Amino acid sequence: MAADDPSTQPPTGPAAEQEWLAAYDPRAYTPIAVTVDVVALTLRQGSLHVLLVERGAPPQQGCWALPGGFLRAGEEGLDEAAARELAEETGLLGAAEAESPPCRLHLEQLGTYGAPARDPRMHVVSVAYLAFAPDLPDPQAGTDAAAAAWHPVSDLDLRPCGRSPAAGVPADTHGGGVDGRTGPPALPLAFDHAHILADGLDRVRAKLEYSPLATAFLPHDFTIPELRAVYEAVWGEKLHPGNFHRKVLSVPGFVESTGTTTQRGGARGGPRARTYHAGDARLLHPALLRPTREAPPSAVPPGEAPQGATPPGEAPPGEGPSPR
Amino acid sequence: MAADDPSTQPPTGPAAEQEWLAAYDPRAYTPIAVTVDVVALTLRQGSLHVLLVERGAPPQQGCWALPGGFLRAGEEGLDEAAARELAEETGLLGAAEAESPPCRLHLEQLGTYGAPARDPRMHVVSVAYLAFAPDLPDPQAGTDAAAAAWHPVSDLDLRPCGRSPAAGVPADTHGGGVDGRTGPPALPLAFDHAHILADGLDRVRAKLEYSPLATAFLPHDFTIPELRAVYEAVWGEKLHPGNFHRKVLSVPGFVESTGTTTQRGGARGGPRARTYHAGDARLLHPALLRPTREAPPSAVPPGEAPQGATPPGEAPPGEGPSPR
DNA sequence: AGAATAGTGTCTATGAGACATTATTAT
DNA sequence: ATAATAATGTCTCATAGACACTATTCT
Repeated sequence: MAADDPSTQPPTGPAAEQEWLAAYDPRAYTPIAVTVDVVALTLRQGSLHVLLVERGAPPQQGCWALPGGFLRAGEEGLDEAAARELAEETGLLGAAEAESPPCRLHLEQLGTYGAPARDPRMHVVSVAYLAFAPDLPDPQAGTDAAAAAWHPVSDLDLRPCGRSPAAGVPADTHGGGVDGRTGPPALPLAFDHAHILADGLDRVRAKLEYSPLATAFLPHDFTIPELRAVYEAVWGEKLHPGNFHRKVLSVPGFVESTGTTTQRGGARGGPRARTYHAGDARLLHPALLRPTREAPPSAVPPGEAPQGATPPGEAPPGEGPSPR
Repeated sequence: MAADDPSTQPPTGPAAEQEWLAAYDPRAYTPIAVTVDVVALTLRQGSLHVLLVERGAPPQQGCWALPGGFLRAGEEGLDEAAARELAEETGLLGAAEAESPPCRLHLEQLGTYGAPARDPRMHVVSVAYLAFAPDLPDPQAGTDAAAAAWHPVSDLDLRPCGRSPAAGVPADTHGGGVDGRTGPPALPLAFDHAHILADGLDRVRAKLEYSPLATAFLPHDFTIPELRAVYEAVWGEKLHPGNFHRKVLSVPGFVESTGTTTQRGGARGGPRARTYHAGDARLLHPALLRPTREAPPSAVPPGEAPQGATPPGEAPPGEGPSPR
């Protein structure tokens, strides 16, 4: 009954007895492994990339997987473990530890996955985290990561895991990629990691609407067109430059002017853009709504709402518990 | 490195070696307990209540805690475990199992809490779930629950856990209670359960905005004023009856008319209300925005956004991974 | 009768989106 | 010179919210 309580109540039933025994000698009970996996996202050449490591051992050998590892019992919390794993793979945590307020690396809990059969060897409960980072160098071999690399999310196949693509979206335009590479058509992901990644992508797309987290994909100073490129890459659709510009500046606390501009204009011409840095707002108000792709119903007579008008399969906005 | 992988890689460092050993004989490694806790919310007499169980044993004895228990290794997933625990405490799962489409009990993952010291005895990782239910009878003693009861959330003290109340809200109006009872001023919650509960309340308040989940607090058929009462109780503020009515009917798929009305009018007069049931929309579009309590900045000149205008500490919309 | 409530109508301020326009810069 | 782009302005439509009003029902 009581949560977090492995040892107190006398057994009152078969299940309770099991728990009671397990509490007094946890090693005698069927063990559960707790791991932490990280969906680390960044922007490269205008398209969304995810950090993956290649599995070199039997179960799912050759498949790519999310970086992750075991929670160190009694030594660290979940957030710490996620940050540690990410640092081991990419060596990018120094930034996160050093400058907290100008938050260089965003890390938040995504969800926990604990189906008994998700790992063939034993029951593994994985706490998934979501990380946003500005463009980073390729993960250097020689660290803990044997083979880690950034992959365009558009190269991955997220569908076979029982997740239908967003309604109306052809599902191959996700990355909105600049490069039309068609090398590996669908990179297989290990275990249920495709499912986790899909949840992470849903989360990012939703969060851009009402949080200033798009700035986490950019360096400290950035321009409005660069910020727009983040939205376009994550949402996979073009945005109106003029309206986006005005909208961003109208949201209090989203960006703050640095008073300077870029040194050069756009690559193909145009004036130099002013630079900004992230403001102190933690929530966008009003939100930057994603362009609606449902045909505008144009004055639905109230009282008889047409069913099915709401796009199914779309992900609601999401966030885990506040990182404490 | 590889996630969910307790057994494959040869050790390449101290941490990796630990993991490797643990994989080949998990019982030799420091164990971690995995539990599932449920924040079960319902509406009683117009105010929000949460299901709590009283701890009868040493650690935190006498404190109230969220219902929960151990994940059965190899036997069940997290969602199943949460549903099972809730059923053991309240006996209300029959409904959820029986009628899935007219979904009588909403259950979703809230977040996972795994600080090493959150339980004094061992490292316990708790996966928290959030449940919404229509008014239920008091949990019957005789089940697994020794002492379980519904408590008004306004009776609980959620603050000492490092969580600041929503900006501008006096923090004692949370329940929006009908009863101005001031009996137990602040019921202490065990472990970090106050923190979990606070996260759950943030989540519910946010979800009512863009999801039709308010209907999960009501019986199958309900009236618009009853639906409004849910919003008022969860948000802790009065809503404009007329505008709310029109707004609800204008959102496609939120509610569908049953064609009938209530048998009696309001308790203090008024015509009989029409009845509705939940529509098939899973997302409210456009959303039912929570009334803004920030002083309307009244035409902020763009380009120099006033910092701090965005209410801090407010919870963003949130949802866990899609229940699979 | 009096009071409270369900439901609808109307008006206004605001924001989103569609263009249009000007100024600036790379090629 | 030409083309592309940053940034701003203007216009229209939809929605949120304030308020008023009618009809219905309980005490």
